[in-house]
Amino acid sequence: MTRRSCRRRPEVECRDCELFGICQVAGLGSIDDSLLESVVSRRWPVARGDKLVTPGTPFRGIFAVKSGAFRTLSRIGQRVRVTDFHFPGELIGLETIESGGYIHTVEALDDSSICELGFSRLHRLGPRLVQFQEQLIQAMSRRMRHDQQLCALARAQNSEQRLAAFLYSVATRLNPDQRPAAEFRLPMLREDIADYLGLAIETISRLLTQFSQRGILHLRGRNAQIHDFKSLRALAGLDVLVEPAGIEPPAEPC
Amino acid sequence: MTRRSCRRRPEVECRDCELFGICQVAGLGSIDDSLLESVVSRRWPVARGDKLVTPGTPFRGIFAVKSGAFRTLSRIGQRVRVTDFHFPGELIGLETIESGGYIHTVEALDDSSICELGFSRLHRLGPRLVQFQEQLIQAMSRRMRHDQQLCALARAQNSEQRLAAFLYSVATRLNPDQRPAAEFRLPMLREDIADYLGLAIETISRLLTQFSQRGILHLRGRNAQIHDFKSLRALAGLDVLVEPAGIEPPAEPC
DNA sequence: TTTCGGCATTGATCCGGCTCAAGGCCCGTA
DNA sequence: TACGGGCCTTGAGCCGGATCAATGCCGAAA
Repeated sequence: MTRRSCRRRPEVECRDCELFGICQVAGLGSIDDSLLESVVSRRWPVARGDKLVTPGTPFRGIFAVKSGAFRTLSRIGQRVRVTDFHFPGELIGLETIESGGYIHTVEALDDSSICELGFSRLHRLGPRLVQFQEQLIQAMSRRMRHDQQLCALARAQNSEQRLAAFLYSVATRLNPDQRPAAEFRLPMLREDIADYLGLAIETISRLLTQFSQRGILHLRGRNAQIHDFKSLRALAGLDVLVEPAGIEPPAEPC
Repeated sequence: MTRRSCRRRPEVECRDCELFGICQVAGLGSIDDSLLESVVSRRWPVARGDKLVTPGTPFRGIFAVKSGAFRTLSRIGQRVRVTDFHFPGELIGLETIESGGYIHTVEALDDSSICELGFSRLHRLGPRLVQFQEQLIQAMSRRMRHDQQLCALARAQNSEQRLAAFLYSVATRLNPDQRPAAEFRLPMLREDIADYLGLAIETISRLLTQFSQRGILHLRGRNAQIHDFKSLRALAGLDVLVEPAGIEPPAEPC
């Protein structure tokens, strides 16, 4: 075979996709399927290595990952770095709605498939536009909270905590039921992880063997098995005790 | 005087506030001012040290900073850290719209004032709701892009670049015209900066004196003067050359 | 004025993670 | 079966930034 095999990957169910609420508004599953079709382009394949958008690509709409995985590459100063990953069910392009054009590259890590929600066709929703916007606002808000958590973790912690948090996050996001999967396949290179976390690739490698020796997880190539969720959560600093949330007596307002 | 002085700080103009588009929709400046008043609570004072929200505060609406400054404290693992700052014109609470309750603390760094946009009263906007939501989506998208850039910088760079990027960002955000101010007052402690950037307070201090010696900027207490914007931008890795954006020939889709 | 407490600076030392360098593994190809 | 290349792992040494400790500065209160 001169080309790599193009095995089909399982696609995320519509109900596990962040576009679901949006699709519902547009008539998914109802008699009104034609309306949905006119707004959402469904299940479009993207080959591994293909770029979904590059700097300068005009904004036409947002994407939802149906299967596979993507990475976002951004220019930070003089270097290009991995700044994000996108897994099935997640939306791509939310940060570009306002500006009108992409400033980064989004590239498929595997053979993948996506849906596209065209913003120029939104007027076809007519009176349902309000509900659509509501759903979009919810999705954006959820995403902002998630990004903030990841960002804080990446910024704050040492290499061990960062990697543990990353692995826990990926295990969760790769699983349709939103609980961390015990076994999954890492779609990205060690280099991507290192770049994303701001660590050296050697550090990633050493930590992984160390985690393995401690019986927390096992990586054989890209296949990951998590053996001890509790320890992984603890390492990642995710086991949060209830905070008393000490409220001091407020000073008098001016 | 037994209490600290309560000098009035200049408030950001409505047209420089992220709520502006939203307020316009709600009738700002039109005959319809009563509609605006029924949705937006205007110019509410918050004393230095007061907490706007704490973990558990239910979501009622978003806030816009009119004057002063705020910091967000989040529990990351076992520690509480500074995860965000909010300056005049910026919105607070976008990441909480979806979840219904705050998980962090937002605290005034100075005597400040805010507007609140109550979400329970939005129905009063009637047919203008679509435009309101459009404005909100734009604001959220803008904010996501901004957050992603800050996050990437914080994650990726060494201490010098991080601090330079931070100072450049603050200088820009504290200036109503969105260009970096040559002279401004840092409203937060060195400790807050260190915490936010994931660095030690001593490192911040050393870098600041170093920047000063190099003639890039001068800090006397909290008063900052930037002398060399070009160098600061360069240090921060913000001088981006145009990227050829090499698009490889895409592999055949499956 | 002195004292005090909070914040900032500066110095000395140590360690986590980067860099450089050398293998090792696995898969695709001949 | 052997070869080659991409990717990953492991080791040795070094350096940036953390930590510990001491001092300096400044505004508030007595």
